[in-house]
Amino acid sequence: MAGKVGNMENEEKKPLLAIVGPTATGKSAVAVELASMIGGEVVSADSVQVYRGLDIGSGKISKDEMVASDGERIRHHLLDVVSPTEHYSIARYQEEAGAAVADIHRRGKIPILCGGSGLYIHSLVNVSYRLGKEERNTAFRDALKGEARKNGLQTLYQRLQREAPSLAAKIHPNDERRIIRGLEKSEKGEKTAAVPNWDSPFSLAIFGLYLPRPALYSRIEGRVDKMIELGLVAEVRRLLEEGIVPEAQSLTALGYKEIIPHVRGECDLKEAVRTLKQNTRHFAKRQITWFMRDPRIVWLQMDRLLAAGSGGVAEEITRILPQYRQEILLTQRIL
RNA sequence: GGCGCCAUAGCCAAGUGGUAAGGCAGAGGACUGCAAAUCCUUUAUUCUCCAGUUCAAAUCUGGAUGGCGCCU
Repeated sequence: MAGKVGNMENEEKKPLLAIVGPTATGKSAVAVELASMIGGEVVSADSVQVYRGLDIGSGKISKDEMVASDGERIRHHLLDVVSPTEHYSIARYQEEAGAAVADIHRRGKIPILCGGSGLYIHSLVNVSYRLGKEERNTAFRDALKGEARKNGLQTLYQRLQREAPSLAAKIHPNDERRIIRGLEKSEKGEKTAAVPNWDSPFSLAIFGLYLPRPALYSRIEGRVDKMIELGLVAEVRRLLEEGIVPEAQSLTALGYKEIIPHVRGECDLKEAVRTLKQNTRHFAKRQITWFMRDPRIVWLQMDRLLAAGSGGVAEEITRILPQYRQEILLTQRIL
């Protein structure tokens, strides 16, 4: 009986595809082509593209690029959903992207999650990430930050060790942000960490776009140069003129925090571009580490496929999809 | 041509007789409510080369080579 229920659940799982990978591998274009081939809509999984007005620096897809090669315009969700003055969070993302996915399913289409924010993807795609409704407590965090500055971080860490040892055990004593979050959790009575697993509420297929490091790095450089050409500096200047403070969450993003000093005349453009490229390489590295951990991801060799264009990549995905979906179901049982 | 200064990792360097700091870059990793954020690990059997002094030399001496500066 129990087994039967489990099976039924599996039958009922709705499909969800995801295109992931480090920045500058061409995810957006692949997602658009794939969407038009299988009747999908794109759900962005990007922590910066949610912001209105952060277009060039975030690498946001343009209206023109949303049109597939067969002429179909692909609908995109979770772009431009907040003002750059606001604070966005994974909890909000989980709620809003979850609603978008449900809406797409309701209309009989297939959601294609596309983006490079690994945590956002996990929050949507893994059952163990269900987050409740909880406001972040800025005052509490600020108080702890002040305390850390005054008495040293160790004091906070020791407090966490006392209050929630199993949480503390997973956090490095230098990681202020996580120590504070740990104390915040502990305050709410959450004394133990969630056990991570790869179970998904969806019938899931995740594709990772892979490029060898040298090729990836040269694409990153090209991409940054392109952003400058498209007017990234003017975009940053405009945001600052609109009164967005440089400390805003939106402007601490890659592409903004590096250009701000140049806009303020604190460094020349060359210098700004150099650090932006470097920071982007570091970021790509972190993304790779993050995604490599996920055993469900099927990696596509982009250097080989790119010769055929993003359409070629999308075709490859549709070709291997049927076989892969079964593998996914198996993997879920094993883990 | 003469005199002076310098030579340590891919880069910036500390070290002035006792067995090669640190930072950046590079590489690897972590990550469950800021994630394009935050954090961790790691990199010179050897100090331009050769000879000498010494129990012991990146450190002292002589020479070679290269660089920089000044003078003719």
